[in-house]
Amino acid sequence: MKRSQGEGRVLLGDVATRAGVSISTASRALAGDRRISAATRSTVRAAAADLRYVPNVSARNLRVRRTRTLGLLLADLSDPVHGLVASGFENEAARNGYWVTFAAGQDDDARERRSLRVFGEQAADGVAIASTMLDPESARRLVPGGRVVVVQPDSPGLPRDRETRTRGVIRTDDVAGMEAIAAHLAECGYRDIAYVGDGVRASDTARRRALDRALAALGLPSPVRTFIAADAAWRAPDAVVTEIVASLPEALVCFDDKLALSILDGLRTHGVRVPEDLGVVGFDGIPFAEISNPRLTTVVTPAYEMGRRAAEILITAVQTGTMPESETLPVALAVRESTRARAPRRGEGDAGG
Amino acid sequence: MKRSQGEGRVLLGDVATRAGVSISTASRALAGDRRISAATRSTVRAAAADLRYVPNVSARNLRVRRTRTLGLLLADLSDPVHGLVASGFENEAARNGYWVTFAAGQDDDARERRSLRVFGEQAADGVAIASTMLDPESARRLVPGGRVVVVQPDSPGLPRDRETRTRGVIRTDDVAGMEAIAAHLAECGYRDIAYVGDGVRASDTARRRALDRALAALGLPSPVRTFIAADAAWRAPDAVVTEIVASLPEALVCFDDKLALSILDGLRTHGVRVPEDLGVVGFDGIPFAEISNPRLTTVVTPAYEMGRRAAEILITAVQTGTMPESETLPVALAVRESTRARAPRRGEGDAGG
DNA sequence: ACGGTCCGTGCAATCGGTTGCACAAGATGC
DNA sequence: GCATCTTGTGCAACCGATTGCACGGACCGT
Repeated sequence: MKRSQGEGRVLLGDVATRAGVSISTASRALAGDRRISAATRSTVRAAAADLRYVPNVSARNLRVRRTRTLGLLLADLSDPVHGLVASGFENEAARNGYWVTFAAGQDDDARERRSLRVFGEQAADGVAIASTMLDPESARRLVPGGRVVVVQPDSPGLPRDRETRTRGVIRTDDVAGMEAIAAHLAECGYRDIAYVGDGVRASDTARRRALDRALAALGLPSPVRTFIAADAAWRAPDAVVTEIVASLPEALVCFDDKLALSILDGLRTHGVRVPEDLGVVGFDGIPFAEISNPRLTTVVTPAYEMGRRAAEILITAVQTGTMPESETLPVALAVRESTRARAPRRGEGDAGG
Repeated sequence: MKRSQGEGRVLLGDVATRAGVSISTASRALAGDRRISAATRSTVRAAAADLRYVPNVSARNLRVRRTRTLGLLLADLSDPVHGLVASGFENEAARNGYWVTFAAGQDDDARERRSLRVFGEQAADGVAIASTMLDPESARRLVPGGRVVVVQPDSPGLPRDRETRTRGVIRTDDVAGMEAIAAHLAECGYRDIAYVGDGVRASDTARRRALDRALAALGLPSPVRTFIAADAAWRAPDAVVTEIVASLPEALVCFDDKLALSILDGLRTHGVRVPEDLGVVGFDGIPFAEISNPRLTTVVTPAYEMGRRAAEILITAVQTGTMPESETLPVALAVRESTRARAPRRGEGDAGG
């Protein structure tokens, strides 16, 4: 019979001794095995509680070859969208008794690879990658077992159609989002529409293309003029704002809310009024876009739900051994203050309120 | 000699066989043990690389009784401050070869306890708790080993002085922050100053008290009038805004930036101009506060650094077996647009722009 | 009373690494 | 030439749980 060596750590053997049963019975009692009588079970449970027994997960994992751990790799925890993804992921995992190990990829290819290897070592039962620069297939190859879900893949240069055929990818419906934006802008009477993005991420290109197509379908000028704002966290570089102000389009569609909000700030510095002088649209629907001044018209994407769903898929995959199809989650346009009907061309009533 | 059973998993035994050495030699070679000759070492390393050997961490952890895992428990990942704390924590941990397991407490006492137990099971080498409702001491008791760092403890009702004497607590210098705010407001000529908080968290009370004392020291009216805004994420309940507007103070100090920004939005709805009609001050210095309209005067706290430092302390504690003293990190006032000098009393030029 | 079920329990193997100790072989000292 | 030291390697115990298999006893039918 095993027994802890004087020190603080309580082992299963100690519980068994105290309950007057063998280690195996103790183990089964705690696991809720039906072969153990109710009486024995409660005795063991009581003993475990008395001793404050804490099972050693390393030992268990080693034996059962499962870890009940999910890995989450994302670019940056402090980003609002990723924060929501992480939040949804963690909640769903916790609800199912799984733990979450994190790594930040910092948009760095090498660092992302390293992190994935680490998840492999930990033998994470599944791994979710949010907004990675790696393409889904090669990411999958880095994880032993290959249970990988990719949320909003951002690898540049991967053909869209091949990517779409891959299993286990969760993305937002950017095409529908851009169609909604285009329709809204058209309805408002904007014709001279421009786009600003970071010029790097695949989703940047994808969103711009979707916008182009949507505008064309509505008979509006396209492809749109495009500005590139070097990624500068929360402050749009003044250069790009100056550029935008100089060529002042009627409406500006931004890659995401973060960029839109920072451009809103830049425009204010330049004395450009939104929406009077220029309509601005974001993408993502982060919380702050609801209370900015002006409140931002944007496409609300289900970031929390994407994280939650990623966890759900992985857990199902662990249990059934299958990886479900890719999914595209719906988005919704939220019309707010940063866009509004342009001065009417033929003297109808104004929509301003 | 061990050998993997046909399936994909490569074991240390396979590496050893391929390198023509024993398992122990292989293990030592990979670990960089100096007793192994350089030649053998590189042979083993090559074999491991060829076979894509991935060590099983559960097995290693079981044997060495260390996990190189740090737990991080915080209220909500999608909160900007916590996101930064998590980001700093993860980066520092990764830099030192540690992994981070994460749990969201959701400000729920029971859930926080459960999460801590989980960390205990995983035998996390250390645990950081950010903004917990638990008090540091009882949190420590829940974690076997007791290596716990608490970031900004928020347990209501714990005597401040006892808490301060506890080791392993990292907090921001809220007193200095409020002194800076008070000095700034006084300099601007504000006299009728109010405070709005959530009325729940300990740091809410602490900040209000600090403000009171700072104002008193400057000969300004105190204690301040206090408004309570029930926590509603990013939207201040209209009731409290109405209340504030009705009794319109000259300046309003908010518990944190999130609240300040949402109140800014509420005030705009009510037609109150900031800073012309009312000065507003936040606390935390989240990125948005820099680009809001008006840009928010606030106290910038080192959230990222707090997270980083927490990880650093834990890792040091693991290595040396000691838990360092508590620390208070410095803060800095950022004066921006939401406060400004009041209309002068003795007929000099007007500040209106 | 006896063989067959069924139920509850225990023995011992197992998961995959790490590491104390022993030992072999070559280098060195006298 | 023999003892001593150094260096490199291997054997086997160990970490702490889970679980296949076997076994003892209660209960049942005939």
